[in-house]
Amino acid sequence: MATRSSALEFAVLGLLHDSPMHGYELRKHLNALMGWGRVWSYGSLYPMLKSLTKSGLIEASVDPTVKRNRIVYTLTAAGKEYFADLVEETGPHSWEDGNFDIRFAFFSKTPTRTRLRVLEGRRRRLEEVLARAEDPIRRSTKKRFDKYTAELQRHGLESVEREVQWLTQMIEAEKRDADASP
Amino acid sequence: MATRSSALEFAVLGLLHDSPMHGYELRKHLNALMGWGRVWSYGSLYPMLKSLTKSGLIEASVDPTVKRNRIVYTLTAAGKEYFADLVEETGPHSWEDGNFDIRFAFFSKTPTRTRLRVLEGRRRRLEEVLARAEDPIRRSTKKRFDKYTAELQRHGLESVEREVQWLTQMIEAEKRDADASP
DNA sequence: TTCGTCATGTAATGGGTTACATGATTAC
DNA sequence: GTAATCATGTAACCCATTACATGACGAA
Repeated sequence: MATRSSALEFAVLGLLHDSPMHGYELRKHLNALMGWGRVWSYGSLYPMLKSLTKSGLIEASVDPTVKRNRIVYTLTAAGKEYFADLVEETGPHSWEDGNFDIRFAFFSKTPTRTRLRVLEGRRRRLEEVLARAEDPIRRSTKKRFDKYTAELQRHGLESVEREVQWLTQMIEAEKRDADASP
Repeated sequence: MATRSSALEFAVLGLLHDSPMHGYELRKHLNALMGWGRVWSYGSLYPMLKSLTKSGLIEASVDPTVKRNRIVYTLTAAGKEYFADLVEETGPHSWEDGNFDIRFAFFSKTPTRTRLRVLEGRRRRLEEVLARAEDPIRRSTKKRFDKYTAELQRHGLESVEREVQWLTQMIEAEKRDADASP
C-alpha cells in the first residue's frame, strides 16, 4: 500500500519506468520534463536513489559498456507495483494538489479512470477557489486592497479561470478517447 | 544590511507595516492576501513572530482592551528599516524568483525604481525560459515527449507567455505613472 | 593543458508542515 | 450546553537546497 510520497520519488519511479538510467541522466530528464518550474538538485536526487535502492523499489548496477563511473538504476517489480499504487491515489487529502503537474506528466502511465478523477478533482478545487473569491458576503467584509494587491488578486483569479478552462478541455478529450476505444 | 529572508518573514513585516496585529489575525490577512496559492500554518507563523521579536524587528504587547489572550505585534523602527532593505533587494541571486507574488503584493511599499527592476528582472528571466524552449537546436535533440508531457510543456509555455504579457503591461503602467508624477 | 561537462556524493541548513496540546469566547 | 471559532503554542518530521568535495573524460 503506497502512501504519500514526495514529488521527486514519484518522478524518479515514473522515469525509470520507461528505461534504466543513472543519476545524472535522470536529473536532466527530470528537468526537461518539468521545464520552466521545478528543478531538482543532486543533493536531493542521489540520496533519494539510495533510499529507493534500500527499500528495493529500484536496483543499482554498474554499466559495463562504459568505463565511466556510472550507476544505472532499474525499476524492480516491487517498484512498478508501488508506482502503480501511487498513480491510483486520488483521495481528497492526497498530495495531488501541489504536485498536479507531475501527476499529469505521467498520465500515460495512469489508467483513464484515474486520469479523469485527477482532472476533475483539481477542477473542482479550483472552482471552489473561484466561488470563495466571488462570494459577495466575503467581498463586502473583506478588507480593502491597495492597487497592487488587488491586481495580484485579479491576475491570480484569471489564471485559475484559465486553468479551469484548460482542465475542461482535457476532461472532454479524455472522455472522447474513452468512448472511442473500448 | 538585510540578506535573504524567508517569504513568511517578509510578508509578516509587510503586513505589520500597515498596522499592529496579533498572530491569528495576521494569518488570516496573510492568506487573504495570497488567496488561492500559499497558505501558512501556525506552526511556522508563531515561531517566526518569536524570532522576529527576539531580533527586535517587531515588538510584542498584550492588548489591554480585550480579556482575550492576544499578543499584538508592532513593527519597530529597526523592523521598518530592515523591511525597506529587503524591499530594495533585486540582485540576480536574490530570492525574487520564487517569491515574486509576495514582492508584488507589497509593491505599494516599494519605490518605483525598485518596482521596475523587479518587474523587468522577472520578465527577462521568463523570456529566457521561452528562448530556451524555442531553441531549434534543443528541440531537435530533445527526446520525444508523449502526448501528456507535450501538452504539459505547451500549457506551461503558454502560461509563461501570458505572464510576460502581463508583466509588460505592468511595466508600461509603472512608466506612465513615473512620468506623470515627479 | 586546460576547460567544460559528465558523474557521484555528503553535511549543514532552511523553511516550512503535521499533529498535537490547551483553553477562552461567542453564537445558537 | 455545546459547537464553532478565536487564540497560542511546541515537537517531530519532511523534502528539499546550498555549498562543498572529488575525480574522470573529451574537445580545443
